[in-house]
Amino acid sequence: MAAQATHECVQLVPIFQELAADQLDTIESIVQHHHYQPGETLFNADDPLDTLMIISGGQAKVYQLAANGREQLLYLLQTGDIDGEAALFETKHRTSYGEALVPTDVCSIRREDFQKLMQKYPSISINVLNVFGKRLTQLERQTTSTATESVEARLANYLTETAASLNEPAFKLPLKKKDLATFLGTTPETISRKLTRFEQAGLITQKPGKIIQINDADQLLLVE
Amino acid sequence: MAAQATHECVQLVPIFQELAADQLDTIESIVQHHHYQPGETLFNADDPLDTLMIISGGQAKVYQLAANGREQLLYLLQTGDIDGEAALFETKHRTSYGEALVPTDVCSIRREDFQKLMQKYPSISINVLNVFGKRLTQLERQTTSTATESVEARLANYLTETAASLNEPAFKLPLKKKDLATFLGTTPETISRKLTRFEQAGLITQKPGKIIQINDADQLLLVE
DNA sequence: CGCGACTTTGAATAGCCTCAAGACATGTGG
DNA sequence: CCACATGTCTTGAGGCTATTCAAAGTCGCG
Repeated sequence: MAAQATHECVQLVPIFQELAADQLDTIESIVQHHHYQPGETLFNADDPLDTLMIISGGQAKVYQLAANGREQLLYLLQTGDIDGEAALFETKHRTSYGEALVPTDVCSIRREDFQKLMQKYPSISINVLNVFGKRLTQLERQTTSTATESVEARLANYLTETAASLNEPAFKLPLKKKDLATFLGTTPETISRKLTRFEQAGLITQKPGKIIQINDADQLLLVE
Repeated sequence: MAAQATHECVQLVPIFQELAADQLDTIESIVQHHHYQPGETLFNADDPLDTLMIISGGQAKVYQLAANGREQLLYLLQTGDIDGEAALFETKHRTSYGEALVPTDVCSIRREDFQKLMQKYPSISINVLNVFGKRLTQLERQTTSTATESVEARLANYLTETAASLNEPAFKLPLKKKDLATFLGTTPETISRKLTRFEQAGLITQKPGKIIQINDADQLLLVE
């Protein structure tokens, strides 16, 4: 839609840090651009996994389906995030689903091309290792949290973390309650109830448009 | 304890695949050896993360503590597994605890040494990427499973998977029920009760010494 | 054999989910 | 610009699973 800047996606991505402009040109020339509408599918489980995806704009969710059909949100991809790295080297097919939440621009690099790039610019593989490491650490935390803490504690944590990462006490929930529920491993009804309780306790204030204002971050972190 | 073969740990590890014997010698010369008794600590959360650990023998558990103090088992390290990679490149401290379950041998490589190795032998970083990828995929599955499936389904899954990976319908649980419980995100009591139910339903048979025999793997997978 | 750790069993409770209905918002077509 | 349709959110009632606490039983090891 908008005119394409030369390095539109490539320069956004941490894994291509430290590369010179002309090297970015090379990379940009081999990527493919796609655009997705909200609700559109970026990929499905069992799809062949042969491309690395870069979110150059918008927002998408990555989720899995459990045996009983319930959805588990694993990641929320934002501008500059990448997906597909996890199995670029080994696994032959995807294990999760990707879906655009808002109008989203994606550029993708084919597996072989990416592997050539890694050989040519070794700093890329170090950067990819860093991305992996962060993701692992985050996922370990998420696993621990959903398995051992109450829904109330998880929600409280999510709110304070989101506020902290935005550096603002008031923010708009980036997800529908339904998606937030699958992220926290609960249901929309429970989220709704817990938020009401937080508000009654004076910990937060809810405003129209999914705006949440945190009034007492310290107390919120103490919720069990 | 036992006499040390030259490449005792190094040759066990997938990330050093494809290296020649003399290259393995080089690596072996820079690793440090440690031995741990059951219950001994390999590392704690908040420890500085500056070494890559290789399990050259034995078994260890890696777990996190939630805010409420409950334990979540993340990985069970077996001979040949590595730990510490997740943050070798960026994070400055550990986020999990490691503890030997049986007498365990570990060799470790200092961060700087390992980074030099990766520069010298680029195949190592590709191998590390593979290990990361597998771990991510496994952890994604675990997250989905604990968040969306019932304890019964998770336990049934665990049993069939363990049996499948050993290629035997009867096997000894590699963990105490207490640890298995934290792995599956539940309590020892619940595990006990569910196993009894499975047995009553004829799906498994329990024998002394934590031996479980699977009688009907198909039905077990259908448990909701 | 005896101690400590682990496991099993029981009873009561609590937290969360399900189902269902109504309120609200959002976006579409007339 | 309004009316309606669709999807999302809230609120309530009820039920169920899994946890908690407690105590007895079993295993393994010195």
